[in-house]
Amino acid sequence: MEERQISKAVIKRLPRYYRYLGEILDSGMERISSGELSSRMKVTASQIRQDLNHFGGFGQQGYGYNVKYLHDEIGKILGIDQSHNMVVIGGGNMGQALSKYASFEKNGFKIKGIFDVNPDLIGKKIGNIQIYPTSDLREFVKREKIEIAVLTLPKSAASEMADILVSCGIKAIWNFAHTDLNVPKDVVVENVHLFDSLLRLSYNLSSYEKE
Amino acid sequence: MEERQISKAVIKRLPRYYRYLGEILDSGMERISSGELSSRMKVTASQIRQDLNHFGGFGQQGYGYNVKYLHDEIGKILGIDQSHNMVVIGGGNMGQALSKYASFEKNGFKIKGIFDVNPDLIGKKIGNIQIYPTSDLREFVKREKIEIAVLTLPKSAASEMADILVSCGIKAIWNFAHTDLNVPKDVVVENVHLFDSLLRLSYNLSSYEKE
DNA sequence: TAGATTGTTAATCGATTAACAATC
DNA sequence: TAGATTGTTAATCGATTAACAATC
Repeated sequence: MEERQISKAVIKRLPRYYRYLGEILDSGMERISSGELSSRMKVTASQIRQDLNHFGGFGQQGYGYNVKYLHDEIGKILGIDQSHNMVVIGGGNMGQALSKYASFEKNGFKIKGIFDVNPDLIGKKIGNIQIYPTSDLREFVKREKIEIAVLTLPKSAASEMADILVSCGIKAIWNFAHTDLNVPKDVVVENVHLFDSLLRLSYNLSSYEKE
Repeated sequence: MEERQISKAVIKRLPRYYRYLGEILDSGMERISSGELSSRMKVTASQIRQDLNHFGGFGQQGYGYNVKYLHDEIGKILGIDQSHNMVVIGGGNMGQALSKYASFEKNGFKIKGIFDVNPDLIGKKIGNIQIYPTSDLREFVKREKIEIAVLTLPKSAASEMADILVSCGIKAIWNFAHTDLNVPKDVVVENVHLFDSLLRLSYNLSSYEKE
């Protein structure tokens, strides 16, 4: 059923299509052509059609795309039609901030618990999510059917924790730690690397200033 | 002085080089070859040499690269040798979490103030950073020589605020809002788009599961 | 000097764009 | 039917990798 190896570049663009289609849907539009979408998103119409056709023909000649249908289909491709259970590892600032994000839950990404080693944090609640001791992690992952771990530990602790997460049967790590992780290839890692992002901003800022 | 238009793909990799070189430097290594670095970073040696040579010859035939020198030079390219003043727009969870990140400050990215419209937040301090009313923004940006705004508002308020930031003379926006911004082309925007990242993770998770 | 490794040119590969026949 | 717009093939462009002469 799975179409053969879609390139990273295509995958990278899918969430953005999903986001724009969601907005267009909210605005009440029923259909849209690749040309119209291309001018809104500032990509070529050709690229949009190529990208979508990796997953099947969602449009209709002479008509374009039905916005709701296309939005739903891309949602399915992205796996947003199922719900996903998550834990947050690290009850610090970032861990707490992510735990309070309502929009994840709304889209089926459910944070079931927060884990930390700090005794001062254990037992506290962030919103309605409890902070547990890391020692409970293994059993919790199994019991609550956790697929995704959100890793918000400092660099020094992150690699070791990644190994533990893998051994607990975690299927994907959303990595906010400032380091790359080494995991078996059947475990998905999505890196955020905020500081890398800030450095790219800084580069662009500096190179403009030089002109 | 500015070398001509370096591709986005190269820029994207620079912070990662910087990060690895920092770690290698900390480990006490003095020199490294592109081959050794390539095996650590899992990219080709050829790519490393190509990338670096966009900015000049930092190595030496038969020797390799001096770790400290290369680290410093990439730091300069990324603009990390200068300090940058920032404000955080939005005193919510993400705004507060980012304000508490010590590593930004340590690398010359200084958060001078947080801005919010919520009267309950104004006057509070996050760490030692004060929350100010948005009405003070314009004057503050000028007085404190703010270059970078970290935008952590909800989608609905983000675009309007981006316009205000531009009109205040902000040079770069680090955008955490779940929407794309429209700004003049001399204003740098670096998008974080956490939800897009989570959707990519979800895609990879789902596509593995189907196999 | 001989060995190692860069800097750089050339070859390959993949991704984007253009073009157009198919078709609603 | 005529017009619009897709799906898809072909052409172009750019990025990655390979190769090797230059040189430390």
